[in-house]
Amino acid sequence: MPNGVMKVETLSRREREKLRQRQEMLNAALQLFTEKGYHNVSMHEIAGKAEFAIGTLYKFFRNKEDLYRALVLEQSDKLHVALATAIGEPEDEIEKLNNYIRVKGEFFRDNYAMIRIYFAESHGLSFNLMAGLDAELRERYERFLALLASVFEGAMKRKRFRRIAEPYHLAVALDSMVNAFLFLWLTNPDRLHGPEVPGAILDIFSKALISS
Amino acid sequence: MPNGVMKVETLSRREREKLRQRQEMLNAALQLFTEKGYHNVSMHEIAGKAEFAIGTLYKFFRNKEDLYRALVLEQSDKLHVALATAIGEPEDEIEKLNNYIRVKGEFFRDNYAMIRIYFAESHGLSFNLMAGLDAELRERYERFLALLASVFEGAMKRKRFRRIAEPYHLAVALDSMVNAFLFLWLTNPDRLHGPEVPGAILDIFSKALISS
Amino acid sequence: MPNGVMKVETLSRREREKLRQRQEMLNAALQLFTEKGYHNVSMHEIAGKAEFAIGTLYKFFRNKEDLYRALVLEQSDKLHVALATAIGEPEDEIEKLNNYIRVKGEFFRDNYAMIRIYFAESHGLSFNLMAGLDAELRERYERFLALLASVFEGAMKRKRFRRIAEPYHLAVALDSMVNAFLFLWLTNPDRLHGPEVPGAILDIFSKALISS
Amino acid sequence: MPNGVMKVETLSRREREKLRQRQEMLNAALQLFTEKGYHNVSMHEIAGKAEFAIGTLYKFFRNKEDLYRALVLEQSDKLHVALATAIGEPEDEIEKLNNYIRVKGEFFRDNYAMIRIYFAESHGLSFNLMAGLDAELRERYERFLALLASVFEGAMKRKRFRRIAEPYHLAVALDSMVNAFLFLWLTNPDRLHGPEVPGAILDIFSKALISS
DNA sequence: GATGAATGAGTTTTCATTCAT
DNA sequence: GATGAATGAAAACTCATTCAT
Repeated sequence: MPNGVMKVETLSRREREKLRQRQEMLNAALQLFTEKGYHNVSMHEIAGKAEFAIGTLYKFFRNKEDLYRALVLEQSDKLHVALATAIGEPEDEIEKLNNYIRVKGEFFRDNYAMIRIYFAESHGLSFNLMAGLDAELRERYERFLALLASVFEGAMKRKRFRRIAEPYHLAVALDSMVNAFLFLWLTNPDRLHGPEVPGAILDIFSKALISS
Repeated sequence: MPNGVMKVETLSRREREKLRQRQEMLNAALQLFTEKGYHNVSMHEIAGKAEFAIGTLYKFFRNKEDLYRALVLEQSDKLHVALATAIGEPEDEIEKLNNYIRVKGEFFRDNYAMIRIYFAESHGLSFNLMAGLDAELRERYERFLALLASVFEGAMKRKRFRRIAEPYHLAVALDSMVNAFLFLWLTNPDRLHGPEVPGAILDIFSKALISS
Repeated sequence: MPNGVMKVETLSRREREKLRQRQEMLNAALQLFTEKGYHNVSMHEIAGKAEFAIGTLYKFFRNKEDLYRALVLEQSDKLHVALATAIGEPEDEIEKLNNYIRVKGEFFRDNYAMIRIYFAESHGLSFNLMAGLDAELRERYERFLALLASVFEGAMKRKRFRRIAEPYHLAVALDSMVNAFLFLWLTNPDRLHGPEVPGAILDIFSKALISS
Repeated sequence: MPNGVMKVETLSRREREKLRQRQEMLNAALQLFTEKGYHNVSMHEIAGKAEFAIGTLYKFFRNKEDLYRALVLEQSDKLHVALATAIGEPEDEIEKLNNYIRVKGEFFRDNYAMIRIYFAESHGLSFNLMAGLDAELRERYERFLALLASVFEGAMKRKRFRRIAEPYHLAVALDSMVNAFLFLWLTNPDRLHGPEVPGAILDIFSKALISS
């Protein structure tokens, strides 16, 4: 069962309280990690910001690494659930892609802090901050790429798209472009306005995929 | 004087020796940083691996940050010089792009360790490991993007390419795709063979840019 | 709140315990500093001698400098409070001077270790061990000299003493002599017995100040 | 033979050159020690300021301690030779004392830098910066005190001074007062003008020693 | 004989983690 | 069950001293 996805009503008051505390700790940690980086944040600092004693923090997370893992994995799950939904809902493939870009953009906008951590980790850019974390994230990411590839595959089968490349490669290409454009938008808003992102990307892809 | 660009013959034996030592230190550091991450590598460890005393390491680099900076900036310069040459030489635009992808691929293959550090830093994924480093790298990267954009611009002016998007946006799109494919190739060689990379990418781009 | 001036009964057991620990650390530090000198004593050594972990030492004193400052300032305050009382209580001026010499002597005897540090610092002999420390001590010292000078001033106004020199200069002269004699007594007890000190000094001063 | 006191003409060119180099090193060291304190000056810094290689510095002084010793002892010798001469020349005792105060004042004025080091060391205020140094200096100092005491002794024998205290104690008293006044003059020139020093001190002493 | 590159022991300080209260 | 005082391993960095050139 994905972390933290559980019917809330079944939890006792005690358990709900615990979950809330855990969330507060994770929020404090997220904020500090994004501001200052994993190694420049101390457990004391996190406990202080979350307004718990250091011992209490250690009751919830075995050690600093454990806390970090939980943080990254939960956010990653949130993103991938959102993306899967975004892709699943519409009928038309172009509409699926459009939806996926929009939802990813919203997530980036709302979780910019987290996003940077996620990328550093999932794309192997993090100096192996945590052994194995990349692998777990990479796996989640690959599942998503497969889903995206299946969209291309479907559209090709139905002759909606030309088979100009492997579906998986197209998925890689599209996702990397979306990331690049979203980063561009978030870091250089004057270079690229948010609403332009889907159009700019889809222009390129549809010009290539749909014979005129 | 540009970093490391100097006629080797003009150096005294002493100077050449120094340069060699410096290189050994940087190599040891690079290997350790990539294996374990900046914060998980101690100066003692680097000195040990390079087989120098800790004091000697500090003769060459004022502090750990200085060492890291040197590492990243030198590699970044090497890459960008190579890319600029690759783009500059051919006449035909498709050939320029082809050349750029090939050279970048070679650099990735030969410097995989470094590449990961470079990306983390230049794409703002590094939690501000070093104040200002990202800015310096970002600037170098932007200069390169402008060069790449000028290739699209030129080809559009000459009607070789359709104006399906801003040249700068196309540069961003292309570069992000190249990175994604190269990472795919290096991390999942079974998913994508090296020689296929240029073709796969150029297929998409030329289908989109050149009206059939 | 003045340093260390607080009704002891108002402190909780916890607080009293803390104060005791702090004292133990300061005592260990004082002993080591006097034996080996500030720069020849490491924080580890102090922690070891006080039988605390190094981390605990740093809980009480932000850094080595902070520890040293506390040491010197606390003792200086103790001395000056004692001297001010000694001078304030008697009516007769000769009695005031007598009292001051006696009290200072007792303090020297009981805190010989500290005294040497105090002198080095307050008389500018410390090579600026700590920026500003001398200034702070010098200021306390000047306040004391002014008090001592006022004794001479008063006695002169009442014609008890001849005005053979500026009151402030007499204060300087007297205090330096007292220090010299006390050091002589403490380092060469065979040259000068403790009980002789006040007499020896007051002989000189009264012969000069009181016309026969 | 006291350090460095030797007929210069008897030295070969080589030897004279060496002595000059040695002096340059000591001068550089003196300046740095006084500015920053023994422990805050590195041997490299001294070598650098004196414009010699570090190895050359070590040819002249076995180690840092040795260099420091040489520095302090030479200066101490210079002072004591000057004082002995000042006391020896005049016939009259008051004139001797006057001369001694004047010469000591000139030395303080010209060597303020050194003076502070000398005091810290010779008065045991230096945290035993160097084991044994204080003893050596103390011995020189005691020789001087004996000389000064003999002046009082002589004058008492000749009934020029009243025997109000032990001659040795008077020597201690006078010297401590001279030091105090000279420090006052050098650190607070507005509190006490240089030329006033001898008068202020002798006023007190002659009032006490010479019956009116 | 002079040089200065190389050495590594030693210093201050931080912070993850434990455990008695 | 929560707390936070105490711990001590480990890190970055300095500098007196040596010795090959």
